[in-house]
Amino acid sequence: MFQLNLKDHSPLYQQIKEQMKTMIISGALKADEKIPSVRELAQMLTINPNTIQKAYKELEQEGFIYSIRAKGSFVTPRDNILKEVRINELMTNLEKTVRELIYVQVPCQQVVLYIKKLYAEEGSTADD
Amino acid sequence: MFQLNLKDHSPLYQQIKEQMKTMIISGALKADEKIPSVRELAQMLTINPNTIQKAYKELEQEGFIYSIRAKGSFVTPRDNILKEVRINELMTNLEKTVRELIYVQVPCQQVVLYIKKLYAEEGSTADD
DNA sequence: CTTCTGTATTAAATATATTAGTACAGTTAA
DNA sequence: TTAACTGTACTAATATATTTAATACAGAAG
Repeated sequence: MFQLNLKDHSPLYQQIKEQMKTMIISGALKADEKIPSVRELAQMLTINPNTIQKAYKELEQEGFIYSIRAKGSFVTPRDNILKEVRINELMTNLEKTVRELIYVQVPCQQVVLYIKKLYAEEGSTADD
Repeated sequence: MFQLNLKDHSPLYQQIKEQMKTMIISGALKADEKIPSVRELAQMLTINPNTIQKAYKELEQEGFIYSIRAKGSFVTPRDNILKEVRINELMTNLEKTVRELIYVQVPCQQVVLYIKKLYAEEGSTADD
């Protein structure tokens, strides 16, 4: 389910966050689905529960999961996500990447076609 | 020229790297232009020269600047940059951002139009 | 020769990340 | 109720990363 790279210089809790986000976004984890408990996942990865807790805490702050005391942590349904702030962040990120793509002279068409391909692949819910 | 955010949790050398890259990509710094020396910039920002050195070292490894011993550090001309690896990184980054944009249901058209706008703004050298 | 440049190194100090252990409150099921 | 699970919080100790400090060397420029 999860793979940690101990050689990587990025913190473990960041790696956990990223992988959880990827699974949510890809649809591998569905709305309101229960994700492993802090202690469970810690045991699976043989790392400290506090590290998982830190990852979950930030995922919750960013709106990707929600936690219910004594019950568990669950995937936030897509429609419940507070989108506006996140969309702004994503667009800023997008701008930065595209400006550098322009700098290294990747043609506009190539970028646009790539994006359309991504939307075609799994964009069946947002293809307006 | 540079602004550091001491409150930010991102390392100073990262902030310097990011700002230098932004200035290069935006064209504020031109090809073969001399950038401030390690000691100069350290004095300007009232931080340690070693921190600047670390930023410059990575910028050089990533191909954005080149350094000549005893002369200074300079902006790598765009055409001399080893692009392939960097383009791969940028496309991976782009994919990740776009997949999340899809997840939060931003329509394809909006993304594409935004990118075309960016290319139109300053893409006069890569508008094929 | 003097002053500037990049580069390198070592040591100390600070900040961040991780582990370890413990505790509390609430849920679930036996 | 009891037992086992959940999230959450906290402190302390350790490990790693970052930053500062102080030097030093080699080459370029005036």
